[in-house]
Amino acid sequence: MVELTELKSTTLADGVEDSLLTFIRRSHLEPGDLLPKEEELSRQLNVSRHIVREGISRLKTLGLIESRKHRGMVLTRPNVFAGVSKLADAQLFSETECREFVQIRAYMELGMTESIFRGKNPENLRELRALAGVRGIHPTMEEEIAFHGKLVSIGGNRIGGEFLRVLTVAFRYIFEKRTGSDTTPFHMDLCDVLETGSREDFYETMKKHFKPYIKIKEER
Amino acid sequence: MVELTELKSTTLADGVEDSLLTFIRRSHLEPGDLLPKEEELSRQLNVSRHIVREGISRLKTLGLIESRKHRGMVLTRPNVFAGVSKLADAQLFSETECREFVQIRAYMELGMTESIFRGKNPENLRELRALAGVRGIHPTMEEEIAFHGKLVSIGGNRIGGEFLRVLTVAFRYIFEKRTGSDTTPFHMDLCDVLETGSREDFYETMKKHFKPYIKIKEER
DNA sequence: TATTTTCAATATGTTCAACATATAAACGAA
DNA sequence: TTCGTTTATATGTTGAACATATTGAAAATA
Repeated sequence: MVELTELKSTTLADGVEDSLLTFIRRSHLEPGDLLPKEEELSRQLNVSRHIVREGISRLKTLGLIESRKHRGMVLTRPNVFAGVSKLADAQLFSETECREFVQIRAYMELGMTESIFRGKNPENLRELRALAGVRGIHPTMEEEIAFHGKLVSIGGNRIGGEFLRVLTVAFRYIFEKRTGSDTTPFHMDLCDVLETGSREDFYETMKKHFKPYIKIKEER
Repeated sequence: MVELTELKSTTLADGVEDSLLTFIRRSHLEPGDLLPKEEELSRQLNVSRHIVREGISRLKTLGLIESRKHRGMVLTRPNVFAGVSKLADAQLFSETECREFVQIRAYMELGMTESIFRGKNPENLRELRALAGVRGIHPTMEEEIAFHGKLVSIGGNRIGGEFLRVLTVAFRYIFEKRTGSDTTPFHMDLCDVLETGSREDFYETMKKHFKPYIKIKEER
């Protein structure tokens, strides 16, 4: 039995969205450049201005363009996780899903530990320490982002840092009700091990650090 | 010196987008439920139908609703990564960014190895083997998704599976020009080690498996 | 009665015409 | 030169109207 995929009648706005995306790609527009004006697009695509606006509006949600009122639409550096961020802000994820997101974030960093260890040097270790805060005091969200962002950047993955920041902000309330025990290492402890310990030590310490987020209720 | 954040004059459509998001949250609508009709929203929000349509249109892009032509707008299970997916399809990421995405995906699974090891049992090991393909033959994209999706699901993270699927599809061309050496373990090798090896063995094998994706040119 | 046809009501998709207004550039006065 | 003033421009917004696929009820048929 062959499954039939439901055919979704696309609207003109869908077409405009696609068309604009490929246009942006092919035209090699850089962030900061202006898009053609609505009327122009309307004429070229042969649809009404409203439809064009609908398409443009969607690219806004994707974090691909910004509109400078009465000036024009400028291309921005694509905000990769704009969508996830919005959905999270609107709290449209279940408790479990939120925890899974935070888990993914922890897994990512954990998987990255070796790259981080490989990427360390006296300079970035010093910078990292400056962001580590004080042993015994739980970091604020900003400190959390700053420290782990630096950590990921030492690992050499820029998008990873963005991912981390978005998830931390989006699911901040999960970080706030964290339930670390007294043995959960603090940021300063991570610095110490990264500086003086072995690769394996660092991995183990990171594992302990993330334990509160990785543990998840085994239900469902 | 205090930094001033640029004030972005929000449009009515921005407001509608927000308003709809909070409405959906508060109304406890389930996937499959219909949204109020445009005219109704237009009246309640006191904006023209065009603006309402613009807002709704954006939620479409976020993968939060689908429009059944002439019937109404139905809520769908939020497609978390709809945005990333679209941007990737339009090839709006640089080569480096693409590789970083693939790297993140690898890091995630690598960080997950212990959870996977903990979650294994005879049944899911059997299922995993069924998806592993043949030693010596590189898997197709579908096989790659199926196998690693299963792996992640053993680790117990549903969103992670979705993330994996989206990234694999979005950056399929990176997988296609992969450059694994002869010593890169195949899926079947991973099954073997997961079944009979130790936790550390499994981790090391996973690391080798992902090596082609984790190596990144150290330029920039 | 059961089944098919027809038809009107409905909600989305689309267009046209118009006005409001912030911005930038051109202009003119001090 | 510098500071207001004007003006053209492009976006933001509205209203009315029409097109059309879907649905469900009424009517016609067997």
